[in-house]
Amino acid sequence: MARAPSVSLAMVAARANVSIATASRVLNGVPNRASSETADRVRAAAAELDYRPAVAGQMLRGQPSRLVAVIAADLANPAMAAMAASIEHALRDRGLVMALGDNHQRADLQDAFLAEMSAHRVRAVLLIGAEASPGLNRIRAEGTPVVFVNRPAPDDDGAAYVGLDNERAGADLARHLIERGHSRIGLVHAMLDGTASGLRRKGLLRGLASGGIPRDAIVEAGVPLANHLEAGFQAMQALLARDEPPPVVACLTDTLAYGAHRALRQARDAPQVAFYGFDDAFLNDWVAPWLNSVAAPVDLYGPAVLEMLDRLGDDASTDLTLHLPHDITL
Amino acid sequence: MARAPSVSLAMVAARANVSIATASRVLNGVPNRASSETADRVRAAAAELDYRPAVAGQMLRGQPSRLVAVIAADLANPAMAAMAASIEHALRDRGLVMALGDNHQRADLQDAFLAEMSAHRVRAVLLIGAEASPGLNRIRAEGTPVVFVNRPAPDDDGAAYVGLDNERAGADLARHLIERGHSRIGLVHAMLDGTASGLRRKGLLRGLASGGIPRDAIVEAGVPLANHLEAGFQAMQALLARDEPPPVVACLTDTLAYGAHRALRQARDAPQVAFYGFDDAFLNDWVAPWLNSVAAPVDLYGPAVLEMLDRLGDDASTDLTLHLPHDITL
DNA sequence: AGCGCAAAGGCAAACGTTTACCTTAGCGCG
DNA sequence: CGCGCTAAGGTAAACGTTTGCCTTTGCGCT
Repeated sequence: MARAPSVSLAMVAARANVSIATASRVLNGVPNRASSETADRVRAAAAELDYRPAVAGQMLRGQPSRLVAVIAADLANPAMAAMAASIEHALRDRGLVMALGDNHQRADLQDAFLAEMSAHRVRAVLLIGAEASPGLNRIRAEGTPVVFVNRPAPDDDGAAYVGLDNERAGADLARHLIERGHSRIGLVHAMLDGTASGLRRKGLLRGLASGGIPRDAIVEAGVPLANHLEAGFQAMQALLARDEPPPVVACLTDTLAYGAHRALRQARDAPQVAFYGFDDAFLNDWVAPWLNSVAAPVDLYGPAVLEMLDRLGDDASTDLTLHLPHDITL
Repeated sequence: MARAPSVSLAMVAARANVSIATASRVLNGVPNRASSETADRVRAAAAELDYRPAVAGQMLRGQPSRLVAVIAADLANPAMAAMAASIEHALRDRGLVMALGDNHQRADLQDAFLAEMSAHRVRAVLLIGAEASPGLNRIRAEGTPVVFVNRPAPDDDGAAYVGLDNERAGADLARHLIERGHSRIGLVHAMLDGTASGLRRKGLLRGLASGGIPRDAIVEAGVPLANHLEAGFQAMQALLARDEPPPVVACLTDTLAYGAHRALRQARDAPQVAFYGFDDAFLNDWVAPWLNSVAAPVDLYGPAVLEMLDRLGDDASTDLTLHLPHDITL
C-alpha cells in the first residue's frame, strides 16, 4: 500500500535543467522570466512527469486553497442536494472544489466540520440551511467569506444571503391563492425559529390579510419537529381532524408537503386538497405532481452564489443580499 | 477582508515558554517527553489561543490527510445522496472529512475532481456510481485506497466493492414475483453497460427462468439514456403501447421507476401495475408508496465502507467484496 | 565514585511551493 | 566607452509541522 511518491517541482526542474524557481515561474505563467525554449522544456518535463502541484506547499505559502466548504442541513432532502449539485457545478467552472458536509441540523456536527475546513484554509464557506453555532461565528470572525444559501443567517447582521425573497414569496403565494378563489386556507409548518420559514409565513399572512382573507379563515397547524416529513404528517392529521378541513394547504417547505400528503392518503374518505410548498426539487415533477411549489430554478443557485462570492471579494460593494426570482410551478 | 493570521504552533510554544518541538509532542500525546506541569502549560496555551494545527504543515510532513473524496454519479438522485450522507456520518465518527463531488456521469468531470483530490493527498476515494476514466486508473495506480460503492468497478480487477449483491438481488426479486403469482413481467432498464444494472438483469432473468417463467412472458423495454427518469418514462410508454401491458414492472433502478410511474399516470385508461425497483431511498415511503424496492438499509453503507477501508489498510485480508444484505421493502 | 538509564527538553532538518532579491549578459544610446 | 535597462536565471528565505538526534539533569545501583 506504499503510496507512490508523487512528483515534486524539484523533479520537474531537474528534468528540465533549470532551478526550481524558474520551473515555478514558468508553470505559473510569470512573464519575462524564461526564454521560450526554457519554458517549453519546463512544460514538457511537467507534462511527461504528470506534475501536479502539491497543495500543501501552496497553502503553506499562504495561497488560498481551491477548496470551498459547503454545508447542507440535510443531504437527504432532494432540494438541498440539488442546490449543492448546482453550486458544485458553478464552483468547478471556476476551478474550485466543493467539500460538502451535512450538519444533520446539529450545531456540534456543523462546528466539527467547520473546524476541519478552517484548518484546510478553505476559500469560502457556504451554508445551505445554517445552524447558529459558535464555530460559525468564529469562522466569520476569521474573515473567511461566508454565504448563507436558501436560509438567511440566524443572526442577521449583514451576512451574505443568496436565495428566495422569502417574505415576498409568501406574499406572492397568498396572491396566487386568492386569485384562484380560495377563501379557507390551511397552513402547515414545523419550527418557525428557522429564519426562512418565519419570513415565508409572515409574507403569506400579510398577503392573505391584505387580500381580504379574515384571520380565522386561516387554519394553522405547526408541529415543532426537526424532521419535516413527520412534522408535515402530524400537522396534516391535525388539520384533517377538524370538522371541515381546508381545501388548500400551504406548507412552508416541500418536505412538509410530502408528509402532509401522506397523511391525506392514509385518511379515510379524504377530501380533495390542493398542496402548495416551497423549494421545488426537480424530482417533484416525477414523484409529487400533486405539489405546487414556490421556488427559484435550481440551476440559478450556483451562479448566484459565485456572484455573491465575487461581491464579497470586492468588499466595496455592499449589497450582500441576492434574491433569486421565484415562480409558482405546477 | 484581511484573513486573520491564524495561530501557529510557534505562538503556542512561545506562550507556554517551551520549544516548538515540546509543544508539538505534548499536543500529539507523545509520552515521557514533558513533565505534567509543562504539558498542562502547553495545553492551556493551546486552548487559550484556540490553536488548531494547520493541515498544510502536517501534509507536508507526509501525514495522511483527513480528507476522503467521495464522488456521486448524481447528487440529485436521493438514493445516492442518502448513501453519501450515511458515509459522511461514518467518516466523521473516525475523524475523517468527506469532500463530495458530482461526476454528472461524465468521465472528464470525474477526472478533474480526482486530480484536485489527489493534489490534496486524500486518504481514500469512494465512488458511488463510478465512471471509467483515465484519472481513476491513475489514482488507483498511485496506491490511494479506492472503494466502489453501489456500482462495481467498471473493469473488475480485484477492486474493492461495497453494495448490493446485484445478481442475487435480481434473483431474489424473481423469486418474490413468482411467489406472488406473477407470470407476465415487464422489465425496464436504461443502459446496461453500467455494471450494476447488467448484473441485476442477469440475476432477475436467471431467477425467472429457473422459476419456470418462459422467456416470452418477460417483456423488456430499455431506453439507453443517462437520465433514468426520462428513460423509465419512455420505456414504460413502450410497454403500455403493447396489446396487453404486463401487470408488474421491474425497474433496475428506482429512478427508472419514477419515470415509468409517470408514464402510467399520464396514460389514458391505465391498467393497474405493480412497480418494483432497486436502491430504496427513504423518501420512497413518503412520495412513492406505490414502489416496492430491493435495497439494503441505507445506514449500512457508511459503516460498511469504513470496514472496507480497514481491510484495504490491513492489506493482508483479500476479500474486497462486501455485500450488504438486501430486502424487498414495500 | 562511577556507570547506566530515563525523563525532560531543545535544535534543526525536511516536506514543496512561491517570491523577494541578486547576478549576469546583452543591447541601445548618449 | 560607460550608463542604464531588460531579459533570463539563480539563491535562499519563509510558511507550519513533525521527528531524529542531541544535551542536561537526576536517580538508582554496584
